[in-house]
Amino acid sequence: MSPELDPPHGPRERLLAAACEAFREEGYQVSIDRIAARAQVARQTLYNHFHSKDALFGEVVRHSIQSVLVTLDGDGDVRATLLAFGDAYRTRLLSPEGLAIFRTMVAEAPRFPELAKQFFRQGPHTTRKRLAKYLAQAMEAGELRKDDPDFAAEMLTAALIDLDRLRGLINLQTDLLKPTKTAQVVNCFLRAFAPEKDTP
Amino acid sequence: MSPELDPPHGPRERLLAAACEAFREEGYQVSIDRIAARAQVARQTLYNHFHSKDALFGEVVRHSIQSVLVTLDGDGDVRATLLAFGDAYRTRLLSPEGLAIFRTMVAEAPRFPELAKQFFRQGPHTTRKRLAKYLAQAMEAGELRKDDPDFAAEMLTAALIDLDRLRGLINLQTDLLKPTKTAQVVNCFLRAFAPEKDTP
DNA sequence: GGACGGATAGACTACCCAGTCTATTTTCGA
DNA sequence: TCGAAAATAGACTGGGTAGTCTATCCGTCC
Repeated sequence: MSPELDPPHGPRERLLAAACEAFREEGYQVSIDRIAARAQVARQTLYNHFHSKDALFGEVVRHSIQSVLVTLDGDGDVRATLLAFGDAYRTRLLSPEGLAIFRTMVAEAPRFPELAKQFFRQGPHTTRKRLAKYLAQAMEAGELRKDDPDFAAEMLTAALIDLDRLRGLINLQTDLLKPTKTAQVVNCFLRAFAPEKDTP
Repeated sequence: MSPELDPPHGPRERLLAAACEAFREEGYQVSIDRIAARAQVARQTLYNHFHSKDALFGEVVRHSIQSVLVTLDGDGDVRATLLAFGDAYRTRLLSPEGLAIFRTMVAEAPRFPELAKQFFRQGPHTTRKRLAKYLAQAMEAGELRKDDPDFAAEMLTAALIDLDRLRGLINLQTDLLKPTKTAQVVNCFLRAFAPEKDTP
């Protein structure tokens, strides 16, 4: 395609970056002209690179998937691993970008059902599957009670963000990352999934 | 105001009902003309009753709050009470109406911040506070471990809907109300908040 | 029967937007 | 330096929307 991809100096890259910010701040409704103006580029130049607004939106969404992917580092013990995961998960999804992409995808899911499915499968679903895989190993090793690892992953991820995400979506307040919250949730989770007592 | 309020035969009531359905199905973007047509009413009649589209939207949202309120019936034991609450909570919030109002409020929160706050305070927040009050009593009675009841309520409500709501918002599929899910979540919750063992 | 209040249809204003087209200018490599 | 490719500004099409205004219509009550 174009010779330069990494530096943000080609018009295509400037357009993608500008569209990313614009959709984040104003949703899909933002006009083509505002995106072009933000990229300091003529409207026609935008259409030279993306054949429609929908195509540009799709590109931006696919680019944004990585920003809500969270990895697991299973080095330490279970509590330490889950604490690290929980902090990363909350930091990513409660960031302004994470909240904005969530809002936009929820709002536009009826209009772009396939794109929405792709986003959530490659983003949140992938993250949850990674967590479930780790939890399955911990269950196998007797560090957690044996249960459905997918269900356990669902419980932990839900507890980590559900209400605070709502707060972020509504209030636009950013004091959501109370550092004690992750530990509180992980403790709660570990109680629910503690290994069976060996003194019955 | 108008002499008749309950029957849906006055134009005002027909307009409110039509706007409710229209906003639910198409979001805030739905045009005034489509709402008027759905109510089988002239556009000017709409403006005789609501002085702007925003005013009509506000009325509809305030009317919709009750549709996401869930009450608690603390008659039986804790498990039975939470099972009943959980089923009601999931039924309400995962219904097409519950999902639609959630989608619309999340999408439009930046444009109507005060309305969004009002909705979530009088809706989900009120429900959670009721649950927290019940949990506090159960903790006091020794039926649950003593902990922060607000945190416990947050955990339970998050676990009950977080992922399934996302599924409903994306897939438009309605097999979200798997009847075993509530019990699975409540069991998990009760393990996490079981009273301390009296054999230390 | 006549008058009046609310409902109606539809024209009308004043915007905004996606996407196309054209003519001109800039850029950049051979 | 020259020529092709890309970028630009701006007009233009076709369409949609919120809200206003006017003239007509209908039912109800006196």
